[in-house]
Amino acid sequence: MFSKACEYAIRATLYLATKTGQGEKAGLKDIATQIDSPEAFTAKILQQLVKSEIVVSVKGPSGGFGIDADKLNAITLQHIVNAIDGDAIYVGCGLGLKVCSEKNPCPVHNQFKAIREGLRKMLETTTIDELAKGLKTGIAFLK
Amino acid sequence: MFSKACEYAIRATLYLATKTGQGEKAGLKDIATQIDSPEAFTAKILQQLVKSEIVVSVKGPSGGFGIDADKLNAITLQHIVNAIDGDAIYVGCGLGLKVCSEKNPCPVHNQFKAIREGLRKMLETTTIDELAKGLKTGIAFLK
DNA sequence: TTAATAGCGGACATTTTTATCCGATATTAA
DNA sequence: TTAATATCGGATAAAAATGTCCGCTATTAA
Repeated sequence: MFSKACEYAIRATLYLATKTGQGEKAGLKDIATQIDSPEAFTAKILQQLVKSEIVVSVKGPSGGFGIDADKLNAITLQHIVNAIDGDAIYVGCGLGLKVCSEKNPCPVHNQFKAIREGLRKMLETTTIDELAKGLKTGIAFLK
Repeated sequence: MFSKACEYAIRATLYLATKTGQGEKAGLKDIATQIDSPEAFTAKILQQLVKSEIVVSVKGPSGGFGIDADKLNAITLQHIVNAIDGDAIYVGCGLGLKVCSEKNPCPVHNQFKAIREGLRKMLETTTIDELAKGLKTGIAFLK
């Protein structure tokens, strides 16, 4: 469904969300260990999330990555997916046609529309704050 | 959503479906031109579809690819997707976790379940026969 | 001020996906 | 039987995604 990079991004953000109630930070090594991802690759992805202003970073000793407390309930899955994979998922034709629209639909256009719309709505309405709660209460797990 | 290979497979099968009412065949060159795909790559994909018994092939002059008339309304999108991409789409965790289930769900498990289920149902219930009708009547287009 | 720490950024390596090439094989028609 | 045609199958190549390495810079604490 998503790229590996995007999966790591969601996992990293969720982990940070559980750490970032009291302004705590998590270092790269810690994050990669906790979400079971390749460290160097995860660093690249975190940099993208920093540029997209989803997470913040602090250099030097006792530095690391974190999420601003006031942003916690504003960040949705859509923000993360869009930052890493762009809008490729719910834009463009399901059959890869360059021209495909309501006026000029591919054979599967209508079949895909409903699925896409459901996906879009889910990504836009699911906040990481909400998902992180499941982690904190031990209902869901990151590895 | 799907791999390029899978997109070509669906397009090729749909094109063949429009040609295969009266046992007509279409050659590789014709198919690649009509669905606007790379010829050699399309050949590989057609071979996979032959092995999966979705299309049939005949060698030699006046040979080509076709679909058995009695199979036309039995082939669903799911058959094609499964033949090319396997079951990766609606199997496995949305966050790429090795262990993720009802008992041990990842944070997005339930959010993804509904989307996946919708996709699965759509792929399983949509026949190429039905889609090909739209092509024949000029409602939908392959390029 | 200095040494240690941790993120930044660019180059490089690996793997997977996408795509091409070409000889071999089977089939048909003359 | 021969020549032309069209798929088959293996090797190879290009592109994209995934992943690594290493020196640089900023920051903190001693």
